[in-house]
Amino acid sequence: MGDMTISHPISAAVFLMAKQLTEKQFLKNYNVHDFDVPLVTVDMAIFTVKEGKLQVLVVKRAQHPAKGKWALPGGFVDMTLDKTLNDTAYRKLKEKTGVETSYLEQVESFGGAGRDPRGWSVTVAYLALISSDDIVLSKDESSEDVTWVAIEDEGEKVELAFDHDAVLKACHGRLKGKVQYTSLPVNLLPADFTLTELQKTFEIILDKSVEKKSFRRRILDADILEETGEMKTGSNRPAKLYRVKPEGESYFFARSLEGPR
Amino acid sequence: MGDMTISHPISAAVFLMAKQLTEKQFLKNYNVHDFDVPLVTVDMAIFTVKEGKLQVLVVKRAQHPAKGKWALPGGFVDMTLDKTLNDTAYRKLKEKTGVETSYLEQVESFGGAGRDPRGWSVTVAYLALISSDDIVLSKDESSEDVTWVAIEDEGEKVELAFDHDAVLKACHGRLKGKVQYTSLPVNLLPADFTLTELQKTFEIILDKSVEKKSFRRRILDADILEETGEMKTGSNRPAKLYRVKPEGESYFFARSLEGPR
DNA sequence: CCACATAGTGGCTATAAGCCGCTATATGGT
DNA sequence: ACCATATAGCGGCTTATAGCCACTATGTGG
Repeated sequence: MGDMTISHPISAAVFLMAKQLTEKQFLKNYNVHDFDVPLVTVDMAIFTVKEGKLQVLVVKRAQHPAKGKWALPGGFVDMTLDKTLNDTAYRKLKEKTGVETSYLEQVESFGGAGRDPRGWSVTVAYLALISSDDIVLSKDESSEDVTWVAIEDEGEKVELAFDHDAVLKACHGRLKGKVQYTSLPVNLLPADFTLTELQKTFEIILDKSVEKKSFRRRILDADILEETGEMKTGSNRPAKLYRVKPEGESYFFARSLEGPR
Repeated sequence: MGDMTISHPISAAVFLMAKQLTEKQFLKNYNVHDFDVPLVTVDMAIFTVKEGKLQVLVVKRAQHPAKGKWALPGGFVDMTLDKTLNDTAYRKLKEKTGVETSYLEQVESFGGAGRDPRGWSVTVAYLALISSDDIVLSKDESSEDVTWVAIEDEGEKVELAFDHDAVLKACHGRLKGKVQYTSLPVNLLPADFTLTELQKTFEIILDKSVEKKSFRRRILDADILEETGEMKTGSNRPAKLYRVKPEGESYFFARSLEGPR
């Protein structure tokens, strides 16, 4: 290949346009490989709360490029397996964590000439939230190691390959932003939880304390939780256990959490 | 081409992985055309307010596929012209409207096997806001006609090609959502405007009336505008003219507009 | 000089967040 | 059996900001 490749998209377009064709004829002659096209990948920031900290999943790359470096999990769109971009994201999530369902949201796409040494590339970044319970991390042929890394204030310990620092920053920013005015953190907890556990989760993500009464009023008035009927006991007063009502996992509040005066 | 093409990405990856290579050797052997890759385009919903209505720019396609149908302006990433996806978006905006700067925001990417008859494709959707003043719409070789279409409640008059109805819906949804709690509509007005004009713009996008006093308090307290010193006169009491302060074009309010009780 | 139209404000109510201390209810040590 | 401790959960006030709506201000044009 190569000789027949028209590498400039505009020349190719003009070439195809020159003749008067029906759409059927046009498509018959159309070949994606006549153009230089960007690579397309999906990369994910999979967040969980573990040991009192917000953590993100990273994998050590087993292959070139950036072999041996840590990166966000992700990979090429597989046109034979994936019908949509969301399919790719779900597939990657499943491959790394074994988790089937959880909160998944597309965040932003990053594209450019310099972000991957293989050439002009586009990555579609996704954000996933999962409960740290019942997860088995699994390596595969593309990663030689998988681990959780705590997100420290504005940055994390490990350096990430490609432009994944920027991708992670965008995902983390989206998460922090939405936690101000949505119920998203319910997706980071197991199915049943107490209001105090939920409040702690909010506080960990926002990295600031939340007033107890305000928090409980807000959540309860939103009517997005239901009591399980069970209590969580400890060495103190037991707490009611709640679970999320259908649709409750992404309720939008009219006002943001404001924080101390 | 064809014989040497490994069309299944995973087989190709395994093929490349088999040998022990340095990153430099790996990249030397790496050829994008060994893989089936999606097409990548950028499509834009360019909004303006004209004749008291929110309108979006559409172009009539001069080429296959979907020749003769209306579509959102957009096109392929040009790897020779564009360093990033934003460059592509700015280029498209400039081509159609002649506008250099205005509000531009990436909204969402749509990818799938069925959305374009040429094959698996990804489009990165952008939202642009421009003032209807000083714009000259211009056709080019890819569009035989360009026009503004009013967005009616939940949908618009013309049918759009590909999945552009969904793309437009996403952009419109993003706009409506953000107008609840940001100052975005300032980007739809000329440089100088009155508070009443700004309020009307909010009302048109939200498709509901906004209370005058609340609106003025909210905007003025946010301290995102400055008086020009000029007045806009008419056949009634003149109104102060304002312009947006630097950074004021995307201020986030802590509370949403709530609407009538 | 007055009718009109639109600009801009005063002052109240309503909603939801922050504050902070009080009460409730379990465990577990003595 | 009782009490110290710890955390759950609530009462009731303050504060900030949106909605309401009538009132005043200031221009044009007949």
